[in-house]
Amino acid sequence: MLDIKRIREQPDAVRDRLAVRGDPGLAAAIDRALELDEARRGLVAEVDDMRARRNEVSPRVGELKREGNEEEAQTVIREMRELGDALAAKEDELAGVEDALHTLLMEVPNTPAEDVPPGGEADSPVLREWGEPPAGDWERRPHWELGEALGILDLPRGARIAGSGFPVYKGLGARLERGLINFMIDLHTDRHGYTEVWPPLLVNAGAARGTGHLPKFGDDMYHAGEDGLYLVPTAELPLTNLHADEILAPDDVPVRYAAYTPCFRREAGAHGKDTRGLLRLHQFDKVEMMRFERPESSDDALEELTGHAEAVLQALGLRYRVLLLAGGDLGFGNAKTYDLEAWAPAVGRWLEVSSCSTYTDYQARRAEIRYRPAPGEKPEYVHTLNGSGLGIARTMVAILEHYQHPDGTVEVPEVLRPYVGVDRIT
RNA sequence: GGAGGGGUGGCCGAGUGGCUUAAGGCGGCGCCCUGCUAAGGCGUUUGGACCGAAAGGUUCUCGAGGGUUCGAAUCCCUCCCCCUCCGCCA
Repeated sequence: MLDIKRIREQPDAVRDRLAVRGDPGLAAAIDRALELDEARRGLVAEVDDMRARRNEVSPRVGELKREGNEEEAQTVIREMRELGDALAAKEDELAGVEDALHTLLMEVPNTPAEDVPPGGEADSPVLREWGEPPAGDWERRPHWELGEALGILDLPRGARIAGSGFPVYKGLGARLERGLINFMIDLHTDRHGYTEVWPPLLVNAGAARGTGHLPKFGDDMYHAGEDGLYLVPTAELPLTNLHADEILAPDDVPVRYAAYTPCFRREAGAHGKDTRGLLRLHQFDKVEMMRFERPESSDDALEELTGHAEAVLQALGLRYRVLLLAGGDLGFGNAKTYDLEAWAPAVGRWLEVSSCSTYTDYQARRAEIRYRPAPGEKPEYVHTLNGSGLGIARTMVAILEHYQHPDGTVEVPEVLRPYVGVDRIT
């Protein structure tokens, strides 16, 4: 969440940055937050004064009783009882205001970074492109057709078991999925300096609030209601909360984690176009990178993190482009996001295979993740960053469509061959 | 799932209603003493909120949340977590 002190001290700057998101309601939310904050501070002063009075006078009762002065003790008790009633009323009032302010702030998104342009999808600039479309002007088969023909993908049976959006990989398809996961994890841990983590796949509501998935986006997650748990839509939830309510020692920052997890997304209402094959799923695999950084190094860390995701695409030899997301497309907690899109030549589309973002201190404030800059100094909030490295399903799509041959076979990218065990899927 | 025992500061640990602004110890930091070191002495050491230019002041924080009381680490209720045993189980 946003820092109320920052809203108080620079309300116009906060409003201006939020305006980039294109939601006119946000300016009003800031105004409301300022009102609530002012009311809160007034009430805090009153409540503290009354508590100070009680702390000063109440111990007197004990002294009077020890002295045997029961009558005087009763007088003080009566006075304190009145004060206590008045205090309780003020405390309730204060709790109500604090609650309202907190609820409001939990629903205000992060402020976009200075270089994030306003507008929607069409306004997200393409920063760079890498690779070439595959050679040959024959007609490529879309991955779902090819996958079925090769016996490596079985969508109808997945639908029968769970529903549409729950794919079944078989034979070399399953092996390719597993190979991609292992290749990516190995690259990030061996070459990019991330520590591998194998986290829980269900998280509680507190963890979901910490990342910003609750309260606003509960409907996008699968919910195990009886136990109050949510199936992770991304490893971001468990990884970010790994250090919730902690103060990291000076030497412990930065922290880098990489994790493979399945991801579960309901995304109600997302049916319709662009959902064929593996393009949009309820369950897919992803390797995620996560970083806890000092504020002064978080900008550089975002560039580096994005480079680590690009390294996967380059190693796989897949054509891709990098977009800077415009304000209207930016995720709720994000200050800045680069999307990596791989080219899928058969469906003729760029597919988002990675989203690399900085949350600045937004998640850290919600999840209470701090660090001590130097021994003896006051704790500060870390900056959290995460990025896919990569989403496996759409990477699979790009591979099947990019590396297919006219005879219906698929060449295995060289770096994956040790993992898959064959050069070609036939 | 059942039974029992626990959760106190960076760590250990005392504390069953006021004299606790949480004893004592360990560790950390600072200073003193000592030609070095050891030992010793003194002080300091959770995090947040509010007021203040600052110095400083007030307040909250003993797993979490409610309650009782003039007053709660302490009494009551609910929940969470840890340990032991039993049951079930890959």
